[in-house]
Amino acid sequence: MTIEAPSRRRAIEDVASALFRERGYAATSVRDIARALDIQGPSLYAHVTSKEDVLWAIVDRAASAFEEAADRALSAAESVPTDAAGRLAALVRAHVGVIAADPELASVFVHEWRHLSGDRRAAILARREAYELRFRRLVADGMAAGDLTSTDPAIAAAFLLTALNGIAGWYRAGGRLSADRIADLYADLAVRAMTEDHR
Amino acid sequence: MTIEAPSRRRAIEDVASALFRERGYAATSVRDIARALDIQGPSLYAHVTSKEDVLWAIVDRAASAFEEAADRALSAAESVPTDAAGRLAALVRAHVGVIAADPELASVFVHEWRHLSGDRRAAILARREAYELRFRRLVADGMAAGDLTSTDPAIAAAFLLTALNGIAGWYRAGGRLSADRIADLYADLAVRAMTEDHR
DNA sequence: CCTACCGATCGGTAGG
DNA sequence: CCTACCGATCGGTAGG
Repeated sequence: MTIEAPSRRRAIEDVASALFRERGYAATSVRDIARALDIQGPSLYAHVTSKEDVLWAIVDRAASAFEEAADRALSAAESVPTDAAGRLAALVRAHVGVIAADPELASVFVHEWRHLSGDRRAAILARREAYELRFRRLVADGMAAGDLTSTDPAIAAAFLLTALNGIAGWYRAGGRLSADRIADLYADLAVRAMTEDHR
Repeated sequence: MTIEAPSRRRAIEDVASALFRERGYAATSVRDIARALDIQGPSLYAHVTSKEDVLWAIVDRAASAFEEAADRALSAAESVPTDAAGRLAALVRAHVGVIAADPELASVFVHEWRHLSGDRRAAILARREAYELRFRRLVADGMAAGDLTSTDPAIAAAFLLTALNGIAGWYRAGGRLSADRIADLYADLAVRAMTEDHR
């Protein structure tokens, strides 16, 4: 079947994600990736054009996953009028869901994008900033509406997003807590950090 | 004067911290470090025994700085009886203070310790876990005393600590917000995340 | 702190 | 997907 070629490419990216997460991009050699696939180093180049291409494919796919999950979460929250705390909880749950669905992919997105060069690096930096802006804007809007506690929106967004991204460093499927449970706990922590229930 | 040698060693570590933070340990060559000091690559070995030794010196010093700051903060909070929220705020401020005092050092501690090998890696991992345990215990004790909102202590500690460590990635002296201001904002976010003021 | 140099490994190409 | 191989660079040593 013709699903062979694309699935092979995907297998390379999966193996590379795991290695990049564990050792970092720079400390992972092309031969390391090949060895994990039981092929010779140069054979990898039948499927990819460069080591950085593999990193790009991973980072680009992860960025899209985060963007699409956030789109879905925020537009779902819009269809039923939701306050800022509810929108924040939805955004947090979406973000945690993407990490839990593929922690290797997410971890490489979070930590290894700096090893991209030129236009790709600039492009992914812009997308990271746009993504963080969603958090910042949600927080700023919620503050303006009186739904969220007044604080510095940029600081709050950085606080929340780095807390969430930390999950990519330790999450493993089949651990003590399910992905849903972790998402709930993180959503509660995030909402509490941004609200005060005086009264 | 005999302060020359130690200060040279420290200059190497400072330059290396900045490069390791910016590019990562594996992507920084010994010659990169030497170039930043305007000497030849092999000349570095008059002052250090290996590249990993430099990483170790940085990581070890950072770990001590975090440990000592936490010791001071928690024992100060003990001398005047303080509730869990107050102790958490003190611990957060101490942690943020260490990062702001030397963000390069802190960033290398947070991100590059994995490149240590053998006993050093094991030792620093144990110290990292002991440090995280302080957060977890503070949270668990505060929950038991009814001062903090009930949640999963391990998750809460991971949430808080990764949020704080994120500062090491972006903080720069002379930025929009002072270190004290950032410490205050983060302490507020952390305490709010762990408390509910119902009533 | 320098020059000269080492073996090992790197990402990647040629040519099947 | 393989073998044979490339130039470049790596961390580090010798010997001043």
